[in-house]
Amino acid sequence: MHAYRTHTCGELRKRDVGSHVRLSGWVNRRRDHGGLLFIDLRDHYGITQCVIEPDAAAFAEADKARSEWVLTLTGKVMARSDDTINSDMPTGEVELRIKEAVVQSVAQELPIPVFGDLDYPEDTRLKYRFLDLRRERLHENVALRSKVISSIRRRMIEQGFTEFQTPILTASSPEGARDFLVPSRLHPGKFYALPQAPQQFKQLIMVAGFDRYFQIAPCFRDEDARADRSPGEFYQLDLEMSFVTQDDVFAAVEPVLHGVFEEFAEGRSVSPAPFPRIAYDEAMLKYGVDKPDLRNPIVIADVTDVFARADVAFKAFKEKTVRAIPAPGAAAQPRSWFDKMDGWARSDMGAPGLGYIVFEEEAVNTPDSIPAAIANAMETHGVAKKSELKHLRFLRGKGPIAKFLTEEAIQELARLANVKAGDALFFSADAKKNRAALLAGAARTRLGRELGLIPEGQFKFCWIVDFPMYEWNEDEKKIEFSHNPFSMPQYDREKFLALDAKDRDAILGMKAYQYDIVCNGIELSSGAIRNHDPDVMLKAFEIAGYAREETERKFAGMLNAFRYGAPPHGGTAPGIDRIVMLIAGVENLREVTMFPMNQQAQDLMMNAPSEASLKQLRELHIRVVLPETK
RNA sequence: GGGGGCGUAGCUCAGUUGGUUAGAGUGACGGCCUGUCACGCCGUAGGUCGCGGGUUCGAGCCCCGUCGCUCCCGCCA
Repeated sequence: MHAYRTHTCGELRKRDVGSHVRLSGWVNRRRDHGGLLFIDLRDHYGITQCVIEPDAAAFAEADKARSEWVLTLTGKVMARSDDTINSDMPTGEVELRIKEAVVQSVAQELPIPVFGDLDYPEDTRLKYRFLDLRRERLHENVALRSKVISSIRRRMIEQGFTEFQTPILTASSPEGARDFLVPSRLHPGKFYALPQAPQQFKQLIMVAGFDRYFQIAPCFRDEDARADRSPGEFYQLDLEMSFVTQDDVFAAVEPVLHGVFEEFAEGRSVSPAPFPRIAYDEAMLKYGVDKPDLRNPIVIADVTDVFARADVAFKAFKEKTVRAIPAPGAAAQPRSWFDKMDGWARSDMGAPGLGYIVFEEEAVNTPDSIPAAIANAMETHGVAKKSELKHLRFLRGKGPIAKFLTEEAIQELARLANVKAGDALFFSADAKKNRAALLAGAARTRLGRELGLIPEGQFKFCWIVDFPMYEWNEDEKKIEFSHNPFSMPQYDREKFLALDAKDRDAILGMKAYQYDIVCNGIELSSGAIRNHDPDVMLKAFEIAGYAREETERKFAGMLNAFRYGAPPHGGTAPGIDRIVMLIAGVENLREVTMFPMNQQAQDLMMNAPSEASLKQLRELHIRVVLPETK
């Protein structure tokens, strides 16, 4: 018999009754009945109930066992009587009658229990990650992550992609984030950088003629953490393709993502391919964000023109971009609810406030008693002809802002924002178009949640396309790349090369072949058709304020390669951690990462980062200068 | 760098208007119990109330400072 096991703890069934077996695992639970001792033995595969009576030879040894001790138990598989079958356990029809018990390892009193499903403080969980990982939920999430990755890999290979590894110790790559630096021993004063993404390498792989590359790639960025953003390191499904248009990239990625999500959906619905494509400008208008959650039915409307009308006297919204956010069914909410929304806009969003109109249905006895203004408006906007008005009900707008508006304006708002009786309409106004859009977007998200409008059990994907190539940095008064500097501008080559600083409007209005993929409001990746033309690339950087010599020096490897025959190419890089988070249905990526760091970018279990010895520092030609403390 | 929340037993938490010896559940330890599967019952141990200072006759509770964790903004695909 094998020293440790003949079966796993999840394996035994009724068919095994009568056989002599050996199991090894952890004590999940111990139940001492005096005359009878139950030990639930757990391993990666499952749990098996083991039982022993006090007169058995092995009792003394088995009786010592406590939670999370590691035991090897040998004995006979017995069928449970009908009244003792546990139908909640796959192994619940049988149990092991212990004949031999060996303690392989003991456990101290546990800082966090493995058994049970309670929440524990993050730092304790991280310090004792190995215990937390034994717990069912985390154990399954981490196993799920592995299955998802292997599904992705299989699907990519099936589509003709080849996996290559790229260097970890490399040069700084300007993705926009802060680099992790590694000092060089052989080259005093010089540093490697950990890759923020294998961006330049994958483009070089295309220049090298490999056509379709992918990698489950580690990426390193020294930026502050969020619940959905690891500090330091994360993984991307990095991919790149040659001789492709944007649509070709979409057509390659969609079946992979759709397939993976379908495979693990467990009843949840997944957007069918092709996923909707939404232009960046449209997304900013309708959803107030470049990563819209399409499960949220609320669609924002631009109502700037209504408030600009001569007959509308609401000064606070004049000369501003005004966006209207419908709140379906919110008319029934108490005044305090609206005040809370307003308070949220003021405190959390730094907005002057969040005005609103509540739409109610007003009934009248005869068509004649519909106010003339409303009847006129209905006719003007084609709702109903005055002469044909049979409705005895019409929309009446109420609320703090309504009194500044004419009936025509209110009816126009209702039409533009597509609201009905019982709805409310919130307004976001700002002299800056972008800020009005962002507040509207935040309000849309909040209203969707508050009003319970976001359905569970759906994965709604979309592509956001046509991102602007450049944007204006108001603080530094300069033009900069709005996203990825390696994207190909959507602009005629010759005209692009001829651009001049005075063509600011043309530059800021220019789109790029740059796209994001979004699922349920979470940005999974961004990608682009790359700029493979050295002249266009130098010009693109020049527009963003980089001297040609600087660009030549910083991107020497790539620029040089592009001068020896570069295929048109493009790709993208969906985040693995976020994909698994979505599929696992968790809000924090520590729930799907085996050994995550805390928010301060520390590994509490391994004690990283830690101080280096003087010898190490000397070899690396490094001196530590600590910040001054007050 | 900024803002919100939290910090009481190994763990999860309660703790009234500032008032006697800071409680419960769970875990640990001991005892009882032959069918449990969150077993049950009895008992024991376990506390620098994050830390420092202040107000007060008296502080877990109020005030100031500080540290830690977490969530968010900045930053970052």
